[in-house]
Amino acid sequence: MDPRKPDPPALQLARFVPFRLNRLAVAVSEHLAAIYRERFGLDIPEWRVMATVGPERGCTAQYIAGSTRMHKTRVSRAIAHLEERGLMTRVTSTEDRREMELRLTKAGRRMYEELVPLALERERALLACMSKEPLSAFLAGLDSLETFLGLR
Amino acid sequence: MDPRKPDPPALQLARFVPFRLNRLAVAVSEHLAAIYRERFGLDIPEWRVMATVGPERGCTAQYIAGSTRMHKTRVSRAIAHLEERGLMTRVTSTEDRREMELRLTKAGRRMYEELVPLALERERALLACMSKEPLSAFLAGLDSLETFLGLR
DNA sequence: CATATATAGTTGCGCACGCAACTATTTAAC
DNA sequence: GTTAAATAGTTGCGTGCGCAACTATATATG
Repeated sequence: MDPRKPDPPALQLARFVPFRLNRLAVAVSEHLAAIYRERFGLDIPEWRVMATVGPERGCTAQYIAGSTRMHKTRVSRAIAHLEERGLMTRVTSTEDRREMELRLTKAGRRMYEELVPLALERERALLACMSKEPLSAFLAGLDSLETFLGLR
Repeated sequence: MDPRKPDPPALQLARFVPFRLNRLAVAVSEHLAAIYRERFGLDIPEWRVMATVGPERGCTAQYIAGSTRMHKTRVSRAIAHLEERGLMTRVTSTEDRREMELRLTKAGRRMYEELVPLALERERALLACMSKEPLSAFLAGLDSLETFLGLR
């Protein structure tokens, strides 16, 4: 026993669910971000933008901000980087000239097609630490919390 | 149907567990941080330091960094703020003069005693969106993931 | 049609963060 | 005992973030 280890306090951070969720999310993000960053030179906002726009249809920055819950400035900057790198195009909408229609370029789609299977495989590997039924139960809990917090 | 809503891509971010965990953690943190910030003027690193040191024994910055998984510079700055505000003392250890023994001051303990019940109540309110058994199952999944990622 | 209000997106600014480098101290090697 | 390596903690610096303010466009009101 480390003599400097404090007595169990009234609140143990390691048992406190908000803290645990945050720590878990950081660990999982870092695990994934390694792919985005090292192999594709993307950061998390950029990856989210690409994943949201997807391979097919155009969408707006507003839509991305809403569905990822990122701040609109973060979305704006991520889009700017992706456009500079030639991965995405930004075209003023003819219907509403305040909006920009976003699409992946050919290069962007190539990256997307390569990236998505890797991301899904990492998710699969992570969740493989649970067998089928506990996993379903865990995901159900996730659903409940998201609904409770109005995240969907 | 919003005509600008993109087709379901190969990967739907809203179903991607790493993204969901991150979004959930942010939402829960913001929910809690409102107490820390508005009522006590603490940010999250400061709160974690206070919660880890706890009301009784001294501990070191190193210990806090290890158990909260915060970067040591983040811990260092949080401690500096808490000391400036008179909530915590920092005394060079006699055994190892590189280390600092950290303790809450009387004012720090008062704040801690007031803050902890509020934090636990918020946790309870959050988890009350599930009944007993689903909650156990969810927490078991959390355990599995933490173990898998070496978080404990 | 004119004015007010709302919305899409960008930008300036201050701030918190992590990295790398640093100081001070302790421990290990010979 | 001296030198080298390791550890505790702090600080300078570059970066990414959110807020608030801004531009530009669209919509609602009279």
